[in-house]
This record gives sequence, C-alpha cells and structure tokens, in this order.
Amino acid sequence: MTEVRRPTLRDIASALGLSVNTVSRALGDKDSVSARTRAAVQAEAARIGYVPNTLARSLVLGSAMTLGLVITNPSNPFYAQLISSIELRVRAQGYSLLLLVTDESAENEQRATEALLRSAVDGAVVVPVQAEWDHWRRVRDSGIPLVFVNRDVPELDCDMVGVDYERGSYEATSHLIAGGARKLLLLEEDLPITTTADRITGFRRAMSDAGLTVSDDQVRAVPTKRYDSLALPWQPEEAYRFAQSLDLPDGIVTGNDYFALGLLRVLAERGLAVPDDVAITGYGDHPYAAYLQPPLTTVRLPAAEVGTTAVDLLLQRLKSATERPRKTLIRPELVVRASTLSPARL
Amino acid sequence: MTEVRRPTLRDIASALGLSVNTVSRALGDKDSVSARTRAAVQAEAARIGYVPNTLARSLVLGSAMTLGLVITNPSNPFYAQLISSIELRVRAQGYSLLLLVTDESAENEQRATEALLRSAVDGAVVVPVQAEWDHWRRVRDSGIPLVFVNRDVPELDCDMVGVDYERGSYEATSHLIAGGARKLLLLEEDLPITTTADRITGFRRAMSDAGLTVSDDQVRAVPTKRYDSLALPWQPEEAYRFAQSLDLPDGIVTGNDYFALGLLRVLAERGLAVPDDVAITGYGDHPYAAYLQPPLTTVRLPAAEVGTTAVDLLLQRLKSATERPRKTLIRPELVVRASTLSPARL
DNA sequence: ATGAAAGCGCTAACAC
DNA sequence: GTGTTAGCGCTTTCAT
Repeated sequence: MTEVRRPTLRDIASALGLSVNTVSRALGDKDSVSARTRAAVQAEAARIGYVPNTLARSLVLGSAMTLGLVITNPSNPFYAQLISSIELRVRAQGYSLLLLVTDESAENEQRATEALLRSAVDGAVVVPVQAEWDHWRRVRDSGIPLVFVNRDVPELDCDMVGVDYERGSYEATSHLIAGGARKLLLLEEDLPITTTADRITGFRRAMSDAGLTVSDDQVRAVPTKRYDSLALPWQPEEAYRFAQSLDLPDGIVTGNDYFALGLLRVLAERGLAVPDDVAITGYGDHPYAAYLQPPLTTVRLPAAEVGTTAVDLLLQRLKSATERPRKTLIRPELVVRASTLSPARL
Repeated sequence: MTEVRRPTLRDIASALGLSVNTVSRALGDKDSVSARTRAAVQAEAARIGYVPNTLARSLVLGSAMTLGLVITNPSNPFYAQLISSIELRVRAQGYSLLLLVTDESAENEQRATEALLRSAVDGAVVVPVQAEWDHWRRVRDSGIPLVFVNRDVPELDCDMVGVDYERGSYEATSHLIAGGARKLLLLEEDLPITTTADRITGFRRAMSDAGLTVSDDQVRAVPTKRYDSLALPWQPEEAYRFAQSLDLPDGIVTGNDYFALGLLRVLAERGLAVPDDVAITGYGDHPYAAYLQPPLTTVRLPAAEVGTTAVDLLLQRLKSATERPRKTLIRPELVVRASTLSPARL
C-alpha cells in the first residue's frame, strides 16, 4: 500500500493555472464562475479523484456537519432500531453520525460528553443514563443542542422525544383486567430510569381505575446484571430464576419481552396454561414475540418514529435556538395475541 | 440559549501573557515547559473550560483519530453486538467512531465510501454488501486501511475477520445426523453473500461425510424482503409461510434463528413433535433461543471476539501498512438444546 | 524555556 | 469572473 497524499484544491488550481479560490467556487457556488472554468475544474477534479477535505472545510465553517448519538445499549432491539432510523435520517440530511455507547454507565457517559465537545459535533441525540446530568449541562452550555430520547433529563430543559410508557402499561394492564384477571403482578426492570417508573405508574393507575388495590408485593423488580452491552441488560434467565419462587397470580404485566420469555418457561414447568391459568403481556414487541407459544400480547414501541422525530427536532433546533423546548411522547400500541386471549374468561 | 464561542488556546495565552505556542505545549508535551507555566496554563484552561478543537488539531496532524464502521443492519442481533464491541474497543484506544448503515444496499454503500473519504477517517471496519467493490478499492487506494468483517471482499486483499460459518453449519448438520436424522433440509437466506454460501457448503460436506446424498430440493432459500434496516431482513413470518407448503423431513438446519422460529410454528400446527418427529437447529443463538419451546439448538456466533479482533487488526495496520493481509476465521460454537435432543432416536 | 513564523486545506472578504 | 488576502485553531520547525 503506497502512502498517498490526497489531492487538494491546489492541485486542481495549479494544473489548470487557476487560483485556489476559483476552484473552490467552481466546485461549490452556483454562479460567480464561468461555465467553461467550472467545466474544466470539475473535469480535472474527477480525473484526479478529488475529494473535499471535510476537516479543513469544517474548521473554517465552524461546523463539522456531524451529529452525535449517545446510546446505552445497541443490543436492545429498541435501541438497534433507533440507531438505524437515526442514522438514516441524519445521513439523508447530509450529516455524519458519531456513535457513543454508554452501557448504562454514568462514567462512560461523562467521557462521551468530552468526546462530543472535542469533536465539535453540531448537536447530539442522547439516551441519557439518568444518573447524573452536570456533564450534559456543560455540553448544552457550550452551544451544542441536545435532544433527549426515550428518557428525559427535565433539569436541563432540552427537547425530548419519548414513548408514552405509562400509557402502554396502562393499556396492557387494563386489557388483562378486561380479560378477567383480578390478581395482577407487574414484573419490572430494576434500573433507576423513568421508563420503568412510568410503567409502574401506568399499572397502578389502571388498577385504580378498575377499582383494584395494589399491594407492594404486586410490583416487583427483577434483579438485573448491568454494565455490559455485549449482552443485554436483562435476560429471560433472570426473570426465570426470579419467578420460580413467586406466588403466581392470574395476570402478569412485564416490563419487557425478555421477562415474559422467562416467565413462560416457569409457567410451563408448573403446568400452568397461558392464558387460561395466567395471562401475560410483554413490552417491546420484539421480532420473536409473535412466534412464541403462545404468541405474546405485548406493547409495540414506535422506535423508528422516535428516532426520526428526534433528528428532526435537533435539526430544527440548529436553525433556531430560540424556540422553547418541546417534549413529545409517542404513543405505543398494544398488540393483542394469544397470551391474553382467554375465551374461557370472557 | 446564548451563542457561545468556544475558548481557544489564544484565550488562555492572552489571559496569561504567553504565546499560543507555549500554551499548546503546556497542555500537551511532556517537557520543554517550566512547571510553573504548565500549572498556570492548566489552571486557566480548567477555569474557562477549555476543550481542544479536534478539527484544527486533526487538520494539522493529518489524522482525525476517527475510525469508520460500515454495517448493514443494526437490528440484526449479531451486528448489534458487533457495534457494541467495536465501539468499546475503538473508544478505549482513543478514537472516535463514525457509523454508517448500508441496509444491504450497494448504493448506500457507495455513498458510505464517499462519506468515509470526505471525513478523512483513519481506517474503517466494514461489513460489505458484497455486490460491488470498486468503491472500496478507491477507499483503500486513497490510503484508508480497511478491515472486512463477517464477509470478505477477496478481490481487495485487505485484512478480514469472520466467522467460520461453514464449520458451524457442518457441526449442526453432523449433530442432526448423529441424532438419527437422515432426510435433511437446509433453510437458508436468499442473500447473495458468502455467509450463506459457506453454510450451504458446510451442510453439503457434512452430508457427504456421512455418506448421504443431497438433492437440489434439500437446500432451499427462504424468500426475503430486503433493504429495510428498520426491520430485520429476515423474519419468522417469511420462514413460516415458506415452510407451510414444504414437504417436511426429519431434520432441518436453518440459516438463522428467525427461520427456526417460523418453523416451530409450522411444526406445531401440523402436530409434529420437536425433536421426535423433526429435529431442528437455528443459527445465531439469539437471546430468546434458550427459552423457546423446546429450547433451540443453535450455533452461537462470537460477535464480541470478531469485533474486537477487527479493531485490533485495523489499529495494527495503521501502524505498519506493509504486512501482508491477514484473514481470520473465528470458530462458532454449537449449543445443543432440546430441539435436537431426541433420546428416542439414539 | 519561550516566542515568532509558517502552514494544514479550505472559504469569505474584498479588490480588480 | 477571477485573483489576492486573510484567517479558522492548532502544531511544528527554528530562533532566541
């Protein structure tokens, strides 16, 4: 492999006996360059394979045309879809995307903010760890707009796009109650994040609206291994172990599909029928949910819509920093399948 | 939000009555600056919240300390893990990561190479679409080292890290044969990529080694929707539909876990027992595989190892461009579960 | 140990 | 239309 010096504007200029400036305009501006010159420049550029140096361009323009994406865990299917939709939109708008993975670690997040500052991104889409936020204030204060996604940092008053987790949970719970369940259980993640808290709220509200009371042992957190995005932060395994020692009710709402998966095994082992003995709902509508035995009723998350909206908000914010921050919650959709469809109960 | 000018070396210099140069060295170099000056500079830098401008630095140094990752589909769990492991390693080495999603589209890939060239990345880890490769030659020839991952582009003679898909498929097939299956079927993706081809080879070889012949209708491609990374390129649904009209054998090897999922439903609907009537294997060991009914025998892919190795190869290549390209295949692991464990047959 | 000067590749003023 | 000049923020000679 030979060490190659990349062609610059100067190479084109000297080959054609023009000034660097003229070449620059010929390649960029609409007018202020004769058609002949422009054609000659473009021909020469193509011939030697000229590619503009974004670094130099960014330095003078003060913008790198780069956005940051700070995300906790790509192995979570919801976030994977988010990455795809965000990358798609960002690229369509002519920006590049810098990816930073935090693994639910505040320390990693802190380092990520430093990287964002150094790289001088024009803005960032952030799934915050929600443990600390002073470093985010620093980013915002240095003029880099942020859009929080999926979880908010209300202290900072930035744009935010999320999912109405409370509503999803409310609907799943109400659906179970409508199906005849009375003794309900909520199995949640033990992460200190608002998504989890919102689902708990939704569960409680649905119970309350149905005239049912909720005792403390009806809302349970499944112990979770953390800080390892090479695996998922939650596993069917953990829910399986946890549920083995559980006094099972007639309806279970879970905070994610993986929990439902572990649960299904426990129920099978105990010889309980789903949904006739116990009806269950998942959360996330992962690709396998429809193909479980029985197919899983679950809450479908609008990942692509969330991602796209986040990028659009960010780009708008880049144009006008003055508008007030907007908080958007996108409504998830309850997908009813056989794990809750118990004709016997209706 | 106030428009903020980021502090520069000059701000520190003028505040302290020093030259920009001295400040630069105080912040960087080991020596050649008095301890007093260095302390003063660092104090002032911290006070005003100085963050070096990577753009300017990169421009003069000729390296942006950025690597590219060009990947087809983050929603594929294998690639999601790859992204995590690569980002982790890249960041640990002080580099930033530019993410580009191609969605299995040659056109997107072409555009991705332009972005890589413009951004002047120091190198790139690439999961190639394998449809065209002239644009990759151009990237390599302009001095940007590439490491191909999971799929190779042999025409270009770059470093490559992959998975020994043939071996995984060989082992899965041999395992089914050892379990008593004689009439076997391979259900594969219909993507024109080497991973699929390699699995087919492994299947054929295992059959041949067992003295079994393979007719053309024993290797089938499941029709696949493509070009939409917001969803997966393959779905249980597709395999389900396809398998409905299939003459079922006593053992089925699938090219990914999603196919196995669709298959399980078909078998259940036909009243066939797994593994007693039909034994099946998946490919990928997705998080749900162990929790299916029955738990799925499948081939676990060493995603993290592949990702880490790829980054290490790339960084080595950045140091010495002269060594010969290395091709590494990492061995996957057959994970045996109940979908193939049929005591009755042994 | 510190400063002055040059330049990375590009674009934006301003002349002509 | 095109060229000249200046400068983005930083690092690297080379003086002092």
